[in-house]
Amino acid sequence: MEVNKVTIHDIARALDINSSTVSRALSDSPRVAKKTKDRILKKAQEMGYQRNLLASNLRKNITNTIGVVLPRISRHFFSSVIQGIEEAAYQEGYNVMICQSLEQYEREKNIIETLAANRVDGVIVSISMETVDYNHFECLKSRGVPLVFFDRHCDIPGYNNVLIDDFQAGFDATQHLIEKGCKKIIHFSGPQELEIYKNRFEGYKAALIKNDLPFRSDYVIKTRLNEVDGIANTKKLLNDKLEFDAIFSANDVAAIGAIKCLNEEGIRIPDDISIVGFSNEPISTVINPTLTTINQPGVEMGQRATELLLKNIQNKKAPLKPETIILDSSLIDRESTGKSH
Amino acid sequence: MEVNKVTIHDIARALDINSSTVSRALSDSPRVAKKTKDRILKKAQEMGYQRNLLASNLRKNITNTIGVVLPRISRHFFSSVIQGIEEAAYQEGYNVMICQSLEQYEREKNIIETLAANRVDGVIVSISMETVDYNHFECLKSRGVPLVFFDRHCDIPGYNNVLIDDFQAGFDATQHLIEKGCKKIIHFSGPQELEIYKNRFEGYKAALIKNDLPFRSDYVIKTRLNEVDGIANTKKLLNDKLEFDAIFSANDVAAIGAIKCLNEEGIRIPDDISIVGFSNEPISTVINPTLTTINQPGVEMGQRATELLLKNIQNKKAPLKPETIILDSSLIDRESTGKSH
DNA sequence: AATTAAAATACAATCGATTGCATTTTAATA
DNA sequence: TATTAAAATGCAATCGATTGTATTTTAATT
Repeated sequence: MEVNKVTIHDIARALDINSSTVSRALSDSPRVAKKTKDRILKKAQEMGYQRNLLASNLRKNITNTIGVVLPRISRHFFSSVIQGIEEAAYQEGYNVMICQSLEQYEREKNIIETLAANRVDGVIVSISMETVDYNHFECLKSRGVPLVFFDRHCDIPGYNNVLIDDFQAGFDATQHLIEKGCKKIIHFSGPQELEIYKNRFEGYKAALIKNDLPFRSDYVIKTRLNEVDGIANTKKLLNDKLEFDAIFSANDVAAIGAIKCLNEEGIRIPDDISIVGFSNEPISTVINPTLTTINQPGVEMGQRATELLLKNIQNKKAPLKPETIILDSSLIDRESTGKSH
Repeated sequence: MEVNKVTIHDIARALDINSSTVSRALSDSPRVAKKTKDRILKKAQEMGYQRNLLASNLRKNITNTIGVVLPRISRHFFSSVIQGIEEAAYQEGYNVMICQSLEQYEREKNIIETLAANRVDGVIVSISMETVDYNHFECLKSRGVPLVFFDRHCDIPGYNNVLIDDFQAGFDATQHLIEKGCKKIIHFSGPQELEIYKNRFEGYKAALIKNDLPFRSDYVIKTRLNEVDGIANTKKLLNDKLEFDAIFSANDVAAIGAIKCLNEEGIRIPDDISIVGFSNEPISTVINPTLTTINQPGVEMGQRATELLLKNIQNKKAPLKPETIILDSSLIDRESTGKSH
């Protein structure tokens, strides 16, 4: 099998012209006569020419590619963010490289370095649960590669962010439970190194205090918020005979775990225990009972993050001031918090 | 803000040696003395050197990257395939570029061309529902870029495939319904241009025939198998007063739609109507009733596809014969086909 | 100390496309 | 037809790393 390796030089030779003219013709430069352009395009087609973007990007020092790093693509929230990113990026002629950290710091670090080495023009990130420092972003910063965080951002200033108000959302979720008559509200939280979990937790606390309910630290359970964590936490609560009438989980997955466990144990939701999740995963509309949760505008988040990133990419000479965009989130009231107690 | 742009030449100049030695030192070549290597590595670190993979890849004519093109990453089946691909690829030092066609032919075509232009070493594909020809893979074939299809493959010979036996799976699903006493089985099918849907359909047909049940073409409904399709199809069946006691859907999503619709209408599952889906999406364990479905070994499929691809990449000089690997699938019996009628 | 093989380093071409500047060709004007 | 500006094309350096070959240095041997 012979392998096709046609370059602009081959085309140039075939037409007995200079390769610079071929290059210009192929990028539709006005500096090439229409007639020549046609000849070149025709010959390129005929010879099966395929532009080598490695060479082009190397020379131009631009890849028209943005990197996306997030915990896992299978989470609906993240895949809807990706949708938003791709929409906004393709519209502007950018390609998107999607990478998942799988919640591992080491992987995240590797990915960032690979993206940097591949000279992406900018990067959009939602950090992993293991990430506690931000040194691995240095390789981007030092090369002036724009960076935008979404959702799982970092707390140090100097970065661009697209977020929701997690404090408010945590507050709303808890307030909702309180209004339904719940008084002993468990909170499933995530790693406190992540701002989002800290803020959701603070919102929870604030709502308790505002309603003159006691805050008890043994009501707060910090895990990685997997489904198995949700199940195990709930089981432990029941075994420990800790009295509670509600759970506010900082994500849907752990909330689903709780529901499965409670269903298993024959405990009625929401009659005995009410539950609120976070993120509005599709599964929350299907589980029995359906899950009250906080909706995050994933697609919009992706779009806004991309717009912000592209703005920074395009103003690279005169770096912009870091920006933080806060989007609206809202509580979706479903069966898991159905009736007042 | 000054931008870091250190090259091997800068390092070479700083140490008053030749850049070729720097290059060799950085890739740990035995041709450089240990002492020199140490000096170079130290200086590289100190100057914040970051290898430019564009240049490296251009020169080496290898990117150590494989492209993955599939309909959508949010489907659990596909994201588990990705997991398998990444595991197998990273193990061998390859990077993975994930791209979603969103079931659109045009996007698929663009993606393939971009991957080709970016000189990926190989590509793994599951085609979109709109794909009816394979000319857009020519740009890979002509350059000798290895290609492996999984799940949604193409019927023309000369390609590598990793599949399940869709005919058998379709047969099993239908046979299962028949054994549960169902006699009037609707089949939700997808575009017949895709082998998988054709084969699942043929399996369905074969099971009917084997059991002396009549095949009726008005029992077969061909759509894109979205959830809304599932709902609309089911509603139409009910409106048309077509008698049926089971549905075999060629994917879970449409089956979920059917369940939602039937639940809505107060029709009991599985008492009145039994349902079998396809792919074992996580949601199928959560819906009420839980959904009987065909499990596809996603992770393994990804691994095997990657192994096959890498084998082809590594034997590029002496092209291998196209290979088709068939993996086992199995029916998972859940509530939606619970009792015999 | 001379010889020689081996080890270390340097030189220079190369990957394929882009682009500023120089040169040639074309067409318009006097 | 000569002049000149504009249009088209050509030349050659460049992006940053790699690599085959040549040269120099080192160390081992006699």
